Amino acid sequence: MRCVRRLYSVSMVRVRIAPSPTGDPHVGTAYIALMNLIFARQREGKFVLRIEDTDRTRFVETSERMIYEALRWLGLEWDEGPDVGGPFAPYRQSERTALYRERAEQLLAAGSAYRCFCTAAELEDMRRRQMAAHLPPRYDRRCRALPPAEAARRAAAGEACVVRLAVPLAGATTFRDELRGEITFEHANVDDQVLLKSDGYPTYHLANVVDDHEMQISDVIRAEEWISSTPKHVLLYQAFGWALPRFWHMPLLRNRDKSKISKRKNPVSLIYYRQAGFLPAALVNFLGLMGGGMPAPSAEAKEVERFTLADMIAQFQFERISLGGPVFDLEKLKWLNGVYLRALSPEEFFRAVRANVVPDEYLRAVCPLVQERIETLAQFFDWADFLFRDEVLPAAEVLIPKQRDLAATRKAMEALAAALESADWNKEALDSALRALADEIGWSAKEVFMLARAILTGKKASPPLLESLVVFGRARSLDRLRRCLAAFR
RNA sequence: GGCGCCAUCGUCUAGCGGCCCAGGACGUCGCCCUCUCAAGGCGAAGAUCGCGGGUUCGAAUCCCGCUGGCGCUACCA
Repeated sequence: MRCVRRLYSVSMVRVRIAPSPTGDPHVGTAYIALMNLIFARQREGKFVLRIEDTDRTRFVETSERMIYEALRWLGLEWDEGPDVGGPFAPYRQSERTALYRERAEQLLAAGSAYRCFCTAAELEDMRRRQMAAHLPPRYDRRCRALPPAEAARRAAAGEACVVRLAVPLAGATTFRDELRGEITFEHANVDDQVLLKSDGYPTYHLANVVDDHEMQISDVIRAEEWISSTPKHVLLYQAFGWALPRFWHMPLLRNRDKSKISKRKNPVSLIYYRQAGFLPAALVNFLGLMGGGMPAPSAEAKEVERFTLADMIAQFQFERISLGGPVFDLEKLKWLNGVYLRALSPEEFFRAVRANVVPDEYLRAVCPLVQERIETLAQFFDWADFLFRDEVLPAAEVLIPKQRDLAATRKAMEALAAALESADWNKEALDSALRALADEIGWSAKEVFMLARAILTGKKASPPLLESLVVFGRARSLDRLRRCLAAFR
């Protein structure tokens, strides 16, 4: 280990993307990955992929592999990571827990952290009381007064506890954000964050700092939402006596209403973009447009908005980034994608269509849903059309059940969205999710199934709903629901 | 509520003290091309540069205040 590290000079640029495997790969992850990749390539540095799987309650088994596939699909390749290895392996945080525990002990010994035995219920109660008194909800530090020896004894005796950061009671922490300049937080406004959870896993704050240091990350390029927790990270670096990386907080991608981009208001799954037929080069190009960064247009515009990853590596300037949160405008993405589609040769276009809209596996999954319903093969799309369309909209009389009105239907659709988001994507799970939903909103199962059918297929008669949903996929099904919601406002 | 960040057409942005009564792109509208629809070409509407104070001969550009938006405020990242 020691020898390996010496190979890297202190000045070498090393950046990382640190996604958490909690669901579909996110478009925001792609955006930050792109920025990190460009930064590394411009400086002959290394781009690291680290999996932050420290939240076992939100862990999704298939997520890690989907992250790899989605980023590779976009052409955003990393130099080091769990799947490709590297000199600082392991790159999966769940495999580094001993390291975090050791570091937490070190902080405890130095008095920079302390054990806290408060239960979830106590914390909940504390928060409620603070809110009621119009005070900022913060940990009141009651366990900070515990003698360390006693705390250690209770922990050793098996009492559940967490380790919290002992934020200085007075003073302030100032750090430099490379895009914004100096930012200061009074310590009075910084909470004694949990660093090590009672299940032994670290929180983001500890793991992130320890790993960034261990992996010799020189520049932390991450989303703006992290600015307010940066003082905690700086305090940790100082407690360990480590040098600080440079921080670059990128603007947050936004929904139409300017809020942080979210799945309820926008497709955010990279799976969706792939399945809906966006070309990776177009999506990467579009993400490159977010926040500026490319040189100013010259006389002839048009081509200045169209560029490749290589162009970005050659010309992107981080100093040019505009800090206002860019709205992720699907309309413009579609236009750009159209530009890329038209630029394809006939052969490339043919291949893209075959690979994306009628791949064998998809067709094979669709066929059984149709086979017993048709008399000639030409009727295939009479039944399967909805599985190949980008948009399908039911008429109002198809969508809204006989005994219900639009308002109730909209409510049901919202609930359906939530149910589809959290259900496992297989026939049995979807069946019980829909039936549970019916109970919850006081609709008959039949009404709920017909509602879902109308949204998915646009019709009252279709192949079986559950199988159709499974084949069509979560990302696109949710998109269809979202569009229906938007159309029946 | 507290703390922090941000602020140019509906949207993405150009602009970094005079060249700007603000340029380009998406979207919208109109015209042309055309068997249709796209694509393409041409054109139009669209921003008192959030508001108010300064600084300066001169401010979208610098400073301050206000307002607004957003983020964070978890044993989530």
